Amino acid sequence: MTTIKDIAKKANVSTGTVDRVIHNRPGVSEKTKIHVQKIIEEHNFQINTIASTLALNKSYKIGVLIPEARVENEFWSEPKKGIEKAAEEIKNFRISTSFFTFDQFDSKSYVTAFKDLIAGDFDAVLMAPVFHKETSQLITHLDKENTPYVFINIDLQGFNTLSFIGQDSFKSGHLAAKLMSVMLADSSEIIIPVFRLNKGNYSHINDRITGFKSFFKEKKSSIKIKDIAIPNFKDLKVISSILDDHMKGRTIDGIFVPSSRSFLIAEYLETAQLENIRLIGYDTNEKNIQFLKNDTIDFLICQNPYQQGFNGIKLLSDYLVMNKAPNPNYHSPMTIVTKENVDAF
Amino acid sequence: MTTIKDIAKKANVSTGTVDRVIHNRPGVSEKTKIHVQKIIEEHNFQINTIASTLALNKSYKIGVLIPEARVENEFWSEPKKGIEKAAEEIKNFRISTSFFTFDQFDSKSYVTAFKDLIAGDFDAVLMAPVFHKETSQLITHLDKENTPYVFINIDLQGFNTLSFIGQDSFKSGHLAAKLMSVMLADSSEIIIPVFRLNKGNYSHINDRITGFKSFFKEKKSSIKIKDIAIPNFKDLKVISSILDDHMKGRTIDGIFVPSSRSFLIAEYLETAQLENIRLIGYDTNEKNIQFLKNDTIDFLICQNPYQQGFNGIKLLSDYLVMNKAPNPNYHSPMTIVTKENVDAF
DNA sequence: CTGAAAGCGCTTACAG
DNA sequence: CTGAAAGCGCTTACAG
Repeated sequence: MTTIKDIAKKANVSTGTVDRVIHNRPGVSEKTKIHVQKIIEEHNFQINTIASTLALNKSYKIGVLIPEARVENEFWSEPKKGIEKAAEEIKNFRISTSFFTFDQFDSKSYVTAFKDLIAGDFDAVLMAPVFHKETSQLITHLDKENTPYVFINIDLQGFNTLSFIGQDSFKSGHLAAKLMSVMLADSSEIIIPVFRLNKGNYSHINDRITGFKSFFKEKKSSIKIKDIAIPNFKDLKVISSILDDHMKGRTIDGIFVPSSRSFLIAEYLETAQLENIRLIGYDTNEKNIQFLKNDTIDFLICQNPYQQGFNGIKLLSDYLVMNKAPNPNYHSPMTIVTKENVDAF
Repeated sequence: MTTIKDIAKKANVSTGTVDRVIHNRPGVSEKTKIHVQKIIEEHNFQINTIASTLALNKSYKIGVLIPEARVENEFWSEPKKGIEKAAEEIKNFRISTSFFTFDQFDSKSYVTAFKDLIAGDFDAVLMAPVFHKETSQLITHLDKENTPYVFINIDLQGFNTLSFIGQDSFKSGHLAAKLMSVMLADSSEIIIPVFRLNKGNYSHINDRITGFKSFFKEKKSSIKIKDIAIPNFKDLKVISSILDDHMKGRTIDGIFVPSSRSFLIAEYLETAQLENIRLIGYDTNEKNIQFLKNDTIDFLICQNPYQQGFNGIKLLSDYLVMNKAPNPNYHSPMTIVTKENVDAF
């Protein structure tokens, strides 16, 4: 193993000078610099990051802004776990991670959490930009301080993001359509229940729907698809009556739920004793998995939220500690989950 | 950040003594030991692995025994890449990785490579135990030296493996069957082409077939399934004539290929201009992907071989450096790959 | 049984 | 512009 000391000896300089050359620090004559660089290349020397971290004795703070995991939507507990796992792995690099959470259906709580984060003066930020307008306003504070930020899960355009980690929603809709198509005859009818909360935000729901429909359009399929707006997802009676209206006197063969709440539809189907209807949804939350296991839900498309959190922190750590520039985006795999493989995830 | 120095000061001992207590090294009086342990707990002190690694100045050697990636079977290039990536990440922990590769269809080359590895006196081994009998014989050398070894991809039973990383083959067959079942009517006929090389080894192929069939048995499905033995996979004419015999005068609706060579069947189907036959195979090699993209193959089940290699090395590194005991097995996810999500992997 | 001191490989404030 | 020396947090051979 070649060390800085070896290089220094070969180059007839001190280790301090070698260090200055490696990191392009000022105070080295051009002549020495070139000479040392040559020796470094000849020996294919690579710095020992571990020793470097220890000696630098620098600490970094990462701020994390994500929705709190709630009973109605446990989705966000996964990125949280991934973030915590990554934080644990990198803590010896003197990187600390602080969470700022908010209610994902309350833009005010987002603003409050975001402001707290800004006040914390972090070296980097990992965030889910759930509210568009509020993000535009507050993110200027990060831009001003040149604080790097990575978007997770939600891909808002037009910001100076260091990177985006999440699914391509359009393509995932396409994928759902493929799965639906292999299960249905060409004369079938499909409905798409859309829960209308958070209008204006959550554009990925729309992208999923567009992707879903475009699949059938491209295939010139004669399958009929219809959106059904549902005003909320708390009142099961409302959901039932709306769906009843649409199912009566018609044969619906498939249902595509472009959100994580396919379990609500599954519940409806079981209560109404409607069988032989194919159901595809998103995300492996506990309730969805339950209906996947009893065959009411056929497929779930998983966004690998744990990995999104984990990779987000790792990426920022590499950026801070090793100055490694990330790609502008990392598309999470679109994992197809069904009864038969759900336990292996 | 609490350091060993802080603890030493509070406990009125030297840092050397604290170190001895932390690592349970001999030469500390029971009284001091208990006292120091109490202070450590009170301060929730955790050792800085980075500083520890640096000071220990120990180096580790991991030996890797896997098949070479060949044109006919590029599968093994993926674990290799994963291993190399992990090796790169941990090299600053003074862990070096050496490859020993063999021809996966030639047991003699396996023996030669394995013997070379044994002679190398490694601190840990990551290996694909492709040949059962030969493994039984040679692994005794590792057992004798108490060298920990992890099996990757192939789950041989009855060995002192530290851990196994790979897919549950039976379950993956089950999954393939589920996918096939949603695509076919209950009156369909399915064939399973089995390439007969390496008989006696590669029991996972059989497990996949058993898993596949058991799905339909459990469902009491009336779908007919038939195995077709194919003596080799090099002579396309032989393959064609055997398949011709089985396809003539019959309507085959689905083909399940329990190996990575579904592309050979896809090639046959295209040449014979047989359409509307559903085809499911394993592994995302280049040729399989090509036929997935042009819709001849419907689904591929992916074993995530890159992750298998990556995780194998990471696991051994954690074991060697941090003394972290792994689980006895890590089942790789059974990823369903189709035209619509193949590019996001 | 215990501590002082040197060392792992790199970094930096200081002196010249 | 350059080097000697102290230091990051932990480990260990040595002395007592």
